[in-house]
Amino acid sequence: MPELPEVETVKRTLAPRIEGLKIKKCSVYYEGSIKTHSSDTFRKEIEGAVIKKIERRGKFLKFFLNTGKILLIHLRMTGNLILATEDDPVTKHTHIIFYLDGGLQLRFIDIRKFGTIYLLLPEELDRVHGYAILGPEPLGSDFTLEYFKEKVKKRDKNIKTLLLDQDVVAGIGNIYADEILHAARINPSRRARSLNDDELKKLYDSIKKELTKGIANKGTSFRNYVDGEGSRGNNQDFLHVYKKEGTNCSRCGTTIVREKLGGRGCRYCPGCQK
DNA sequence: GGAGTTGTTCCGCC
DNA sequence: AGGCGGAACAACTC
Repeated sequence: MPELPEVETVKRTLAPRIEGLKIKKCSVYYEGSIKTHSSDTFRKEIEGAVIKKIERRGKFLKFFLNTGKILLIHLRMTGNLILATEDDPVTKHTHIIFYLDGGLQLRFIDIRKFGTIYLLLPEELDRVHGYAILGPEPLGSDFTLEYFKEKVKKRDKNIKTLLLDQDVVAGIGNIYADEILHAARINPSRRARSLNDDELKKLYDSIKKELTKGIANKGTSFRNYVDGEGSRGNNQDFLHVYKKEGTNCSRCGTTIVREKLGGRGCRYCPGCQK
């Protein structure tokens, strides 16, 4: 489940290896991943382009090409971007291979085929709904406590589901939402509007803290996630609630529970998250 | 082998 | 009008 820390780690592992390299050739094995072009027109447009720079926005990766276009990629649940060489066997679920200078390959691998790829001009980015609605970067200067308070106080849904709304703040997914709420000692079912200023401050700080920790630990690897080098992250060893149901809370000793909230799994401590 | 897994979008409802 | 909640998608694991 690549969320902000995982996507940031992919960016950090890919950038020094492939910025400045040319895409000499491109093979598409599953056309459905590409949302803006047929595989033929996609190949024609991208072959010969040089990858100038890679950036992350929310859970999106942006590859700036010297053609003026941007390759926009969202990994959704099981997408991976992994560097390889021709000696590495092509694994199942490999949908696109970008052949780069020096025999290097960038492979887009996605078990569940939910990942999406767009090739767009900068001014066309907002045609992608999920990109256009993105709220501020949680680790950027636009994400202020004032903004967060204002946004949350207007909403009536449970705070866990609100943290997953990409228009409130970009990049939080199910794992970090649960961890953030535990760190802030807030019950996931609390109505957003019901949080007081102290709780909102604690929540705001916890968003930054947990995401920063996730990046420092190179992301959370439970099932499919690996970085651009194919390496697993370490953050799964430092979680307090996610996938911890049935164990004792590290803070108060109460048994961590798992419930369904907003249609997905939600883990929390009924002892210290009020 | 049916349920569980989740990021996003869509749709009906209030 | 617009937010909320739930369904749908997909393919694999357990």
